[in-house]
Amino acid sequence: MKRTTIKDVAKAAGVSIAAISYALNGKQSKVSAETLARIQATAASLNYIPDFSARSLVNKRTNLIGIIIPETEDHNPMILENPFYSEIVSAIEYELRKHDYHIIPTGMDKAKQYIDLSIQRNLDGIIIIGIYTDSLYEELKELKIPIILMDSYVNDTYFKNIGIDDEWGGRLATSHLIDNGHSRIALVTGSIKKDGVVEKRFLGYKGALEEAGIRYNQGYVFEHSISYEHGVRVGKIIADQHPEISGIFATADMISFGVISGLLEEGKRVPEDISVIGFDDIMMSRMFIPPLTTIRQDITMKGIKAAQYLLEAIQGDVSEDFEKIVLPIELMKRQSVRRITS
Amino acid sequence: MKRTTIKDVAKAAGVSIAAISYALNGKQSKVSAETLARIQATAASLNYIPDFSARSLVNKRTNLIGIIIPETEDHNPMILENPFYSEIVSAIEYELRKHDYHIIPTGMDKAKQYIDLSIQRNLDGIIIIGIYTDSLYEELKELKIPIILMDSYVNDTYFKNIGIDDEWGGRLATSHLIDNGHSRIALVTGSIKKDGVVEKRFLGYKGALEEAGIRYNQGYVFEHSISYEHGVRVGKIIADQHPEISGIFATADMISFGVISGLLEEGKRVPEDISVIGFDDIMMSRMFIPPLTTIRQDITMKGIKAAQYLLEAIQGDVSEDFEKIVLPIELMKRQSVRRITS
DNA sequence: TTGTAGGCGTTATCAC
DNA sequence: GTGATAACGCCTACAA
Repeated sequence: MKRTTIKDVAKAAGVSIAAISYALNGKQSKVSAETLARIQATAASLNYIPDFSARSLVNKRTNLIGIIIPETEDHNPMILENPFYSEIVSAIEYELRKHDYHIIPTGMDKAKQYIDLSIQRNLDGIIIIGIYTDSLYEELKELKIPIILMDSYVNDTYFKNIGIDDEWGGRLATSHLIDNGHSRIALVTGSIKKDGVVEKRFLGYKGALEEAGIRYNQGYVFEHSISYEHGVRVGKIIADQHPEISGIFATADMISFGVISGLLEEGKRVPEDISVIGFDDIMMSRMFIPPLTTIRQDITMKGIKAAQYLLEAIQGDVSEDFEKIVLPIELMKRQSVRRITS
Repeated sequence: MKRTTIKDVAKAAGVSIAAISYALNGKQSKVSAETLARIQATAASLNYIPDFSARSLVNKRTNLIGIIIPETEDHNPMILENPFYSEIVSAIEYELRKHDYHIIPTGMDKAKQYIDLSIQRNLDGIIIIGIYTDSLYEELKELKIPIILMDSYVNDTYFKNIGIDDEWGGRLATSHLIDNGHSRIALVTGSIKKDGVVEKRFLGYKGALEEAGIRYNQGYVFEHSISYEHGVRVGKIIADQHPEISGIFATADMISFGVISGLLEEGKRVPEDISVIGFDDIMMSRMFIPPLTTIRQDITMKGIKAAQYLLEAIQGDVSEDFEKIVLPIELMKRQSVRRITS
């Protein structure tokens, strides 16, 4: 079964291929109402579907958007195992699909590989989640296509930016613990990288402590990876070696789950014995037992906004200047934090 | 910055474009070793990256694979919110990327829309998760490209098939409850559709009961959607109105989480008061508290196998005959089921 | 308003 | 071995 081409439609409708192209691409001022109707009818009856490859060859637009997702810090190449990313990708896909764009999500082993993909496939735009090596950004700029950075504090006017106030979130979380009577507060976190969200959350943690007059204790910072396993490990350590710690701020909900499990394995209960607060409010967080107290960011909204922002940039509706969209966050009080009297 | 084309390379290397194409596409028998080397060198130095659009125009291959993901039964268009799907998509992406293919994952509002996508983008193959209307399969066959059905019992020799023995899984789960002394066993499930995995799991449930001489009680079947919320609802109902029920088989882990929470809200504890067994063994299941006893399928392996199988089909390495790959499953005994003496 | 024709970047078929 | 050249399907000046 050969595909129906524009030629077939032209022949069937008894007009030139140019007319078909005009009619079907909104340039209807160039076609009489009558032929327009006829063309639409025959196109439909022949079930004509344009070939994007051919189209992109001439006008360089593919309606394809790339999404770069970090391979997690433990070198896990399964890009969507982190539910935070799946939620975002889901939202982006949903929004983009409505506008007749499609996504190519991919993890990144080597930066080069991704640059290549972008050129090969003539991507119309890219959404990048997380932070990478500096050189990647330089190469990305060479692409000359709209790019959105999500959850990154890389500051370059070439890129559009979308995120939340992570430092403020870190403060909110820590303060909530403090407000509930806690003063020995551990931080369990993924690796603190320059320009990353984790760094800011960490800063928020320190800021809140300082504000409350609590001395920052480096021994209370457990930095490794954003993973359940790291949480479990630290949960056990705290249960076994730090009876004085009464509150834990985990910089991602996934870590919180691990911490709570690790604690439990050593006989400590949350929130009865120790309070835990997370960050992100992924879907599982409200389903967890106990439902997790956390800093909520509207992950779906973030994805949708990113998609819209990118679309605007592609269509040139947006200035070339640096802009950063900052979405609101919110403290979700659930059941993993308990008030104590010290 | 104009892109480097094959012409540029030809000029720089002082050969024809045909030579470039030969050299770079493995048809090296047609090029002398010397020119081959020169071509490779200049291509690299010019950073030449072929344009897939142009390529696909002539040879109809795009190295693009579509993945169709069900929008969940509660009309949630966020295709990856179900962690089961994210795990699969992740695995597929990972495997395909290794072979220089990319994925376009998408939910499906209307079948037509997806068929169009496939034609527009000249997809090389499609992986379809779940089941859909009969008419979709007919249209899909028209596409004449390799298609893999995952988690479907649609029986058509056109499609390759990959899945598990869901009925057996349902039996395993139910029997495990029975073996632990339970006899009043509820089934909490997504909608039981023809040719779907849920139907088979349901059959397994009935089969196990029958085998054990336990009368099947329709009032114990709570059918709605594969969602946390459905689980919560039913958990409460069982806690409040069915004190006699001691064991629950939920046909998906997501449902189990809900059931356990619902139960807890009404003061019933798992596994002390009621035992719960799930199905799938998504990542969260071992992180849940209590760690969920469930029927494990290797979701990642499933995705990888699907990708490999599809690649084989695309490369014609596989017979045209109907084949079904059935992956193993396993009972994971964790902590949500307790032995009782009745 | 409509049609002709050139070109987008590749690959593949021929001659040479 | 190597190189023109004709497709592939579409868009878009430019002509008619």
